[in-house]
Amino acid sequence: MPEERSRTPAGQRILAAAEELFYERGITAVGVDLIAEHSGLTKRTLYNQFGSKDHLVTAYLTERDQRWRTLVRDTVDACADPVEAVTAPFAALRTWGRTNTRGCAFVNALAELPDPAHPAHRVAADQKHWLLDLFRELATAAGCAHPAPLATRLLVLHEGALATQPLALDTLAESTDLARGLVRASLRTGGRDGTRR
Amino acid sequence: MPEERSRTPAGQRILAAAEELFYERGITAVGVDLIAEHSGLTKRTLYNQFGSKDHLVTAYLTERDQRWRTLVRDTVDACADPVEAVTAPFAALRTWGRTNTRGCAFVNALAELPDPAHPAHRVAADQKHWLLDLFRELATAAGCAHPAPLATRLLVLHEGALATQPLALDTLAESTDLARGLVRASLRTGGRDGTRR
DNA sequence: CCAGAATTACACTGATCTGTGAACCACCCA
DNA sequence: TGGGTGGTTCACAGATCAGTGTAATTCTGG
Repeated sequence: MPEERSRTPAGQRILAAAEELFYERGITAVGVDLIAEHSGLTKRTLYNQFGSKDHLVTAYLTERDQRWRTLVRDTVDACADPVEAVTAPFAALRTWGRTNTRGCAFVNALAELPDPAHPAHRVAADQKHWLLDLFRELATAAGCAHPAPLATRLLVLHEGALATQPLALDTLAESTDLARGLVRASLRTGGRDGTRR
Repeated sequence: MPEERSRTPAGQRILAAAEELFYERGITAVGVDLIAEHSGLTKRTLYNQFGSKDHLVTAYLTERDQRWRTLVRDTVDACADPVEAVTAPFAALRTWGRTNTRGCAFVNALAELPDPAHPAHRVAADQKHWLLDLFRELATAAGCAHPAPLATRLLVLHEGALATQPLALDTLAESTDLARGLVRASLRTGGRDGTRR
């Protein structure tokens, strides 16, 4: 299994086809033959590049994770106001959701791969913790005195908006608004507003 | 495919085994042979009772939906205070989550069955809309003047708590608290607090 | 032009999957 | 006693799946 640095153009095309198919149709429902056909490459090349379907799945999730983190980072960095930056991941979610209407790829992946030893679990868990940490950092930078509980609540709102996305209610707008309200309240009262204990 | 009224004891045992296996290991990952083996019955009986795996999957989701709705209804009915009743589904989620640690079965099912024509999609969508309607009714009963946006927000919190459940942060406590705060604020200001437009 | 790497073509294995056919058996009720 | 229903047994069809072996071919950099 070659590292991503040594990934061939053919390997990239295969990975691109796998990303689309895995996300749109589900991992177990998509066979390696289908991926090869969609990429215009050969199944043999797929195995030369990725070694196994499991490794391809892991590469798919890792690649997707990187793309998503880049989008979030860029959206955050584009915010001049540090208070607005705290809710920037929700703005990123609006962009992201335009082309990703089948919910969270990592939640979906965990649904299909229940084995906790599968590398997909690490990728998924890492992603959620990365976002949680990001929320905490942003809240701290915005001047919130107690960023941890705020970050947890923002994560809940974020995942809730993602999970309800296929319902076609405008839950993203509601959760974004709610998130902004939480941040404002947290700043007004030094971060103790509405928190337990 | 017999109706559920005419379901045989053997059919019920098969359905019970299917529920556990489908939820714990995923739908596509579990074959009919495994279900038959776990139930102590025969694959032939499975097909005599349910006709196909798709029908069994639909029965699984329907049965699960009914169990969950019953729990939520009972928890709501046990609340004397109509204000407390609005957040009763969150209390139900605490009970539910003790034995269901693999997230929402319907979100997981949709991840594995991307075909919108599959009956599982109707069951899943109906469930979320049922909860949304329930939130709205409870908010109205509690005296909230604008229950619709509150209901949407409570749904987001509920789904967020469900989705982040596998992360083992205590997001349920946070979302419950947040939900209570939303309800209180909504009553104080006649339901216009923090809502857009 | 050449060497080595990447890719192709294609046949194949072995496992697993959903679903079926048909005979047989056990129980219950009339 | 005799059906009828529900369950079993077991072999099997047909499809699909992940993954491999091998030889031929194309691409690319020196």
